[in-house]
Amino acid sequence: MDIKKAIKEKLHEAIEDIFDLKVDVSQIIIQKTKKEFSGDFTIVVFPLTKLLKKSPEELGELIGEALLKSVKEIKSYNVIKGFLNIELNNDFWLDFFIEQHSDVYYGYKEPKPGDPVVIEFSSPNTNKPLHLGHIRNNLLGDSISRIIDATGRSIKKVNLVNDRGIHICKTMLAWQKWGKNKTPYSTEKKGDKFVGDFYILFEKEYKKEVSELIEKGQSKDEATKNATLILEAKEMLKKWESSDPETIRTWEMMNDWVYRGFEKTYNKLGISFDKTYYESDTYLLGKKIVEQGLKDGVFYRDENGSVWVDLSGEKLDNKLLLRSDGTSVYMTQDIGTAELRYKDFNPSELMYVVGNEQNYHFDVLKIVLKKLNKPYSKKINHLSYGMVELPEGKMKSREGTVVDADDLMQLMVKTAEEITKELGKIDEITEDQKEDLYNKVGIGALKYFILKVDPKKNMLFNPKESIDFNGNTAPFILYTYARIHSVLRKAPKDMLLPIKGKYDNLEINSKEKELLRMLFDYPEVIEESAAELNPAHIANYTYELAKEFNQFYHENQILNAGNKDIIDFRIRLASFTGIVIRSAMNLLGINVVDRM
RNA sequence: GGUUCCGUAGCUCAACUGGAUAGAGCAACGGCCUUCUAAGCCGUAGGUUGAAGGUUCGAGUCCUUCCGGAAUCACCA
Repeated sequence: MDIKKAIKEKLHEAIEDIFDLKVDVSQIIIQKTKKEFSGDFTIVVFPLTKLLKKSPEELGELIGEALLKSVKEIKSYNVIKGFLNIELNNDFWLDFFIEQHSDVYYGYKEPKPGDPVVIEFSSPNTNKPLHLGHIRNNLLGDSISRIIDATGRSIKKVNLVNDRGIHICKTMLAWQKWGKNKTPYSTEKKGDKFVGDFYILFEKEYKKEVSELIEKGQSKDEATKNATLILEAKEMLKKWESSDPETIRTWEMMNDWVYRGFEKTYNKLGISFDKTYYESDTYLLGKKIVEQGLKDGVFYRDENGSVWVDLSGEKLDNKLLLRSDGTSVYMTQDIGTAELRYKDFNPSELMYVVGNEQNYHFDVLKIVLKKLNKPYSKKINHLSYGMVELPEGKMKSREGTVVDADDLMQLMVKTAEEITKELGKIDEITEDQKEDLYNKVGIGALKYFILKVDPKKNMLFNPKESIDFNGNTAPFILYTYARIHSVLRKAPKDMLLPIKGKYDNLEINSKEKELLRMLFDYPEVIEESAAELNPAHIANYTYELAKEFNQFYHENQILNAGNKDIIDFRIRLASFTGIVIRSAMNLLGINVVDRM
């Protein structure tokens, strides 16, 4: 089945025969032939010309002739400049088709035994609702998990909730001061939104107080430190760290509100985790490890009592690990959670889906763990992704320029509903099924919009322009899938059963072969996406596949094609395409629909 | 200022990791529904890949310099 490998081997032999010379096969590139040329695969012969001292054309001819004789699947070849285009015969494509066309796991590898990849994503703060930036994080984490899983490695999805710290105390304080007796239930507000509003309120009041102090003659630095609000928040953090019952009670209650809100958002997005960690449970472990490192002389203590790591040997600055008051910082916590995760899962890899603004943080984390001689220091892998920007620039929670996750999802579903109703094609299904359809189309459109972009690049979202439902979008792909199923519903039943025998004298036409060629590529696309941690390859591939099918569909009759073999073949080809579309969409976390 | 990343059609994104004439969608314009779903298909127009050098058979991709943008360099997370 691996025709590329076979061609490479034969090519190797041919060169040995003709030139009496061994050539490193790895430098031979076999790629897909571009559409404007005839052929299926192309061998670039330029790299060989120097070695073999022949012109590209001459060499192409020689190799082409040799391969034509030695590889039975090759039907013909042609040489254009230094490119040797190889066309495979009808039987090769038919055999491939017959073998694979009904396998719903086509492209997926058998699960391999081995230690899991632990992949952390989402990682919300409990003081504000999720926004579009979090959506990108969640979708990337979820999709990458699915893709890695498809390559046969086991995965564990973990969430790390940032549920402690000064920012949490700010919201608690604001609620105690100005929100007495109000709850998400009494106000019928989603819990995370309810709590987030108090964070914003705190920042507003704090800002006001600071500017009042500045008017009274304090410097800006003094004012930000001396404002009673921030002092009270710090006081509350101390109380929290000393487990003051009243503070803990409020903290637990407000966090619970937030979690109920998050759960709704996760459900709507279709995101789940194998395990959720809470920083309130893990930050002390990090502290312990740092203190041990201090004893072992890996870190040093500053005069004021703070603990640091010296990274000058790595051409970096010194990095703080414990504050002078003994409390822990972000890095301390990540040291603890890495240790905990290692003990929990014995992972082959510790992956972190975190924005590229934290590249430096993860560089340092790796080095610190290495200095501590942790066996997992080499297993840390930061999947760094770019920011979602608005036309005005970066989203800022405090400035209210964020695109709220729930609002955006709701808008997408509503748009899906409006378009569906306008087209009026789905009258015969129940209300529940319609709701389900709007959800799948709307949320699918959003997911695709995010995932089709290369993760490492920043991307732009313009709230004034709605996300498209035409062109390179999920609705386009889902529509293609629905069309396929519309045909399959009308197909003769025996043509949906397992295939018996082969076709007699079935010649595949050019559109059919284009489709087969694309379907043939699918396993490689999964491999590539997994290797590069890039779901965008899956997205763009699926779009090309759907486009190819639509062209095929437009130019060829399926159910009314004259010959029975052709009808059977085309129905199965449509079904095969449908299987791959559903499979690929699943890797993006997008659900398909049978009609729309 | 140091470090890292990014500049591709009016806009949003591709380009199989150095390969053929840089491709799609949106927006604009024109054509195709008495035939399996027109959320579709076909066509027109749109480019000195930020700029200049260099490396080689061959550069959007690699190297150097410059221009423009972003991130980061916290006793924030």
